[in-house]
Amino acid sequence: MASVTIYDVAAQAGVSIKTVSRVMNAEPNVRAATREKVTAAAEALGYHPNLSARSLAGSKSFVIAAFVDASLTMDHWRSEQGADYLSRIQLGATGPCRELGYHFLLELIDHDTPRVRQEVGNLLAALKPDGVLLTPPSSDDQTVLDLLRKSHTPFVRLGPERDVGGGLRLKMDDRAAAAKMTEHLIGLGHRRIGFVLGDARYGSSRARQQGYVEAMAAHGLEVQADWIQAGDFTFQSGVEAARRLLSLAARPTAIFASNDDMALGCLSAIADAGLSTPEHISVAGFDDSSSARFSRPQLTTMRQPLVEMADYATRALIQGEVAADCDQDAVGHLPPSELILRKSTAPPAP
Amino acid sequence: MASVTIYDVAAQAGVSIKTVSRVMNAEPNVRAATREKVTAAAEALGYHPNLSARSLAGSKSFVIAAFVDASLTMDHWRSEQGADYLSRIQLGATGPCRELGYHFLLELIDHDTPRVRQEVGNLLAALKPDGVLLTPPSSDDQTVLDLLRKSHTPFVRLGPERDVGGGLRLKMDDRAAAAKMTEHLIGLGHRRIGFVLGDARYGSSRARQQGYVEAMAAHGLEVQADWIQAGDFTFQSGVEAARRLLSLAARPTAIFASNDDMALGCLSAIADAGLSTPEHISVAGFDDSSSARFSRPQLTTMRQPLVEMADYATRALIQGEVAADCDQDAVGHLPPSELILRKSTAPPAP
DNA sequence: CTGAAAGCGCTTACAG
DNA sequence: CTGAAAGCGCTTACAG
Repeated sequence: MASVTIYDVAAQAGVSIKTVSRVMNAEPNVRAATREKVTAAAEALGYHPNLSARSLAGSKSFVIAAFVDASLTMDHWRSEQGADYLSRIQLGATGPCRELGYHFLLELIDHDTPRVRQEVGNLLAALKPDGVLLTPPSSDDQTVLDLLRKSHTPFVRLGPERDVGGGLRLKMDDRAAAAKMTEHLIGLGHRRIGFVLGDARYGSSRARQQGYVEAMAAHGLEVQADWIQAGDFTFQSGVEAARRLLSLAARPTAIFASNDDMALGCLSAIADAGLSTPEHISVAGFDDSSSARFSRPQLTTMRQPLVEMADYATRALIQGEVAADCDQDAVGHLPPSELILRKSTAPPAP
Repeated sequence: MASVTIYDVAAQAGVSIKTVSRVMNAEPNVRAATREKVTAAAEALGYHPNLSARSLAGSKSFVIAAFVDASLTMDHWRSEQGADYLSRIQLGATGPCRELGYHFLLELIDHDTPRVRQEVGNLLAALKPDGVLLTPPSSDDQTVLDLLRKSHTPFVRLGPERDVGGGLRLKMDDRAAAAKMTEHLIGLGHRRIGFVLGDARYGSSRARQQGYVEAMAAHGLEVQADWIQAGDFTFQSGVEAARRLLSLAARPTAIFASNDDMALGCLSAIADAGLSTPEHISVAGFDDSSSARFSRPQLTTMRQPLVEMADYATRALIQGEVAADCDQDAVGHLPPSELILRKSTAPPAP
């Protein structure tokens, strides 16, 4: 059977298609009696508006798209590791979409290839999404940002590295989160706490260091210069930073690494030195990457409110709160990062 | 700037919009020179066809949708467990979609609620997908199957329980897979191999048992009646079946459970009995659920070719190989299930 | 090999 | 409060 259209409903209800349209879109200026007639006709006929027609005629597509990196995502899916980030974004975005009658479309983008421009240009023109969610590294891809602005598509950048480039930027409060973790260690009784810096090119590295320093100061604890060791977010840099920390005359009783990979490196260096975690030395990470749950010991770490971020972003996009030429930060609306207590932190040995 | 349309390209190339349409769709009957003029104009203008217009005017929507259970999926995403299945489906479906210019849409369905009919009816009418991928339990939901047939939407049922209901059915070869696992155990030197049945209401339970029995017979091994113990796919039923097996006069040296949950139950019962796996007794599971990787010891199990299944199904759908009124099985085209060797199986103690 | 006309199923902008 | 007309950007079916 051919599909039921707005004409069928109009005929059945004895009104014009415009009135049916009004009722279906819950627009005002329809008498209650008319509204009921139309609703009944639509129900009886099993009418559901065609999305393509709505999109083509109107100004909304009822589509929210998320751009994610193709090779990264496929690797995660294939290896069944690291897919947590995306799962949480999907969870956060799907909720508001279903609730508000939108469709959520996950699109894989080939960053760093010549075809990004073609690919993204095509997506934007073909889909005309009402809003786009950008995840790293899309959040900082200049080509993508340009295309988004040129097509006047509202967009939200999740965890952007750079503050330029426009869009609504949703980023965790690294400083507050690092302070919270530092306070956890202090609360456990640690006084000599080492810190492993992240890659200096990232703003989040500095923010995390700042949080550590401020929390220490807030508790009247002096930070010695050699407690802060350079790192670059890799496992190996964590190993090396930990070795330097372990060789200090007054060895720290705890190490706070700016991300989980480096924390895992610390764990490894500590074991190599014949010490154990958390008995001899506590280790804390940052990110709650999936490896953090399966290390030995399991890693105490900080977790971003990703579901809430995606939920907030999607709602803002759907409700038209993100102007196409928007250029601002939004952190205040988000819950703080969560301290995930696991086995790698404990009170210092007496 | 307003978007570039087919009219802009036609004007620039000095042809009619019909010719532009032909070129964009790679249709025949266009002179090479004309084709080039159009391509050049499209390129220069940055033209990308609008999906809604294509879908509305034509017979294809360029959308492939997958239906998954809403609460199940959201639980998996939230808990970050059990999401592997969906990740692999997404991986398998996304590949062909991107390759062939389609969009893959994941839609969450509220099975077992009164709103399924409304929800699915709306999805089908609004999206008019060119094909739908059904995952369990959608694969066996009568309401969904009815709606799909009524709307003449081609669909593939992944891992269906029942063979009635139409569609193209893609199911692993449980019998062959169980035989393969049994042969792995025999190859290790086991002769007394216990088997834990799954829920008898599922066809796969019988098929797995059959595979086990046949493999034993093929190697001249007699199966004693009390080696086969009932179970219902739950952890607890695995515990109980293992207890019965352990109390046998001539205890089996290996247990093959029809799914991972029951295998995990066996592991637990074996440990409770003061025995260890695989030293005293080997345990094999089935499914490669995510828990199988994190148990102690890690579980040897069988893994379905899910990525390949989704890839095959999506291609079949896109290439129009699945008629709307299709009603058939497709197993022959799939690679066999994979034996995942981990730590729970080893040669029997001498 | 190419094109003019009609129409897909809606919303927009306007009139009453 | 309701409706007639136009048009969104394409493909279909047909003509030449």
